[in-house]
Amino acid sequence: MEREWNDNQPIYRQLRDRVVAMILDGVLKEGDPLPSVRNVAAEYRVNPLTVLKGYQQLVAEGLVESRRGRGMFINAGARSVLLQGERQKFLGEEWPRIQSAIQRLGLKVEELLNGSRPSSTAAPSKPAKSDPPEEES
Amino acid sequence: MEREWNDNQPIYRQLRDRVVAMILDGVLKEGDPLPSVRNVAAEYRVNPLTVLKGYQQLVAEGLVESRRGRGMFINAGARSVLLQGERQKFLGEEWPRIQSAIQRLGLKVEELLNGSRPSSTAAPSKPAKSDPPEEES
DNA sequence: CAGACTGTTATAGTAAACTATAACACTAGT
DNA sequence: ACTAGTGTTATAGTTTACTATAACAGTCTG
Repeated sequence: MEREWNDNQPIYRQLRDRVVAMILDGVLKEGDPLPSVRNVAAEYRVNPLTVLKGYQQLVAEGLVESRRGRGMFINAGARSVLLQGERQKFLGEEWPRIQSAIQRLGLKVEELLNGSRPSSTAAPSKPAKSDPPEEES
Repeated sequence: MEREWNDNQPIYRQLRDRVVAMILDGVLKEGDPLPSVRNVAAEYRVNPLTVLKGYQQLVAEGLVESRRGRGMFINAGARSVLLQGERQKFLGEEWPRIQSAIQRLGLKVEELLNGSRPSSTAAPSKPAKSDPPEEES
């Protein structure tokens, strides 16, 4: 299991993202309880407050309900709300940047999407001008 | 021009990434001077120290040489080194996560390839199991 | 009630990122 | 030499993320 925090994102946000992924993947279904704050904290060797903060993101998004003394539970409709929201965020904010990066690196989007491994020896020796960034003296 | 720092990344790293992008795009060629620390700081309304920190990342990577009193200059071979290194980083670290996200969101290859607006009404009602994250009580 | 589990709040400390202000060091043009 | 442009360092303060430790507040089971 992933006990590491590879990214450059704060842990509490990665935690939030993992729960979101679990909901989307159907590992956590609506009505299910989230693993308890203390358990997660112990399991991932992280401060309970950090876990709580991640969870409360989800509460703020309306995906999860917190019942004191009982636990935190996934709301009805969470998955579809998520599916729509995360899609929009991905297509609107992330994908454009990803596409730029791919092009900049001389990689083919189609190859990547089709899962074919690039040989990584074919490098464009000429820059592919497309969207010249700004610069000023 | 982009004067904003949309991301969740530290500014100095975004700064570094922008310069890298400019090198890859051929906007900045080998031997060229980088825009001066003070100018960038003023232009982007950011602290000179932050700019310097971003630039020094590039020095540490061997992409840029700093000459006191003159400026900072892009090293010979910077672009090809970059092309290889950034590719590896992208394919090894970023793309796998991106792929997971795409699959999780049930996005179609065509939607991604065309800049077309997703109709957002076709949502997979059944989770696409693939790589079940861990959970424990 | 007692005990064991939930979420939550309080207090306090560390580290990283960023900021403001200022000075130092070096190069080039006049 | 003077000046204006480079990079660089020093000092110090703010904010955010994370941590440790502890206590408070509910729920449920025995």
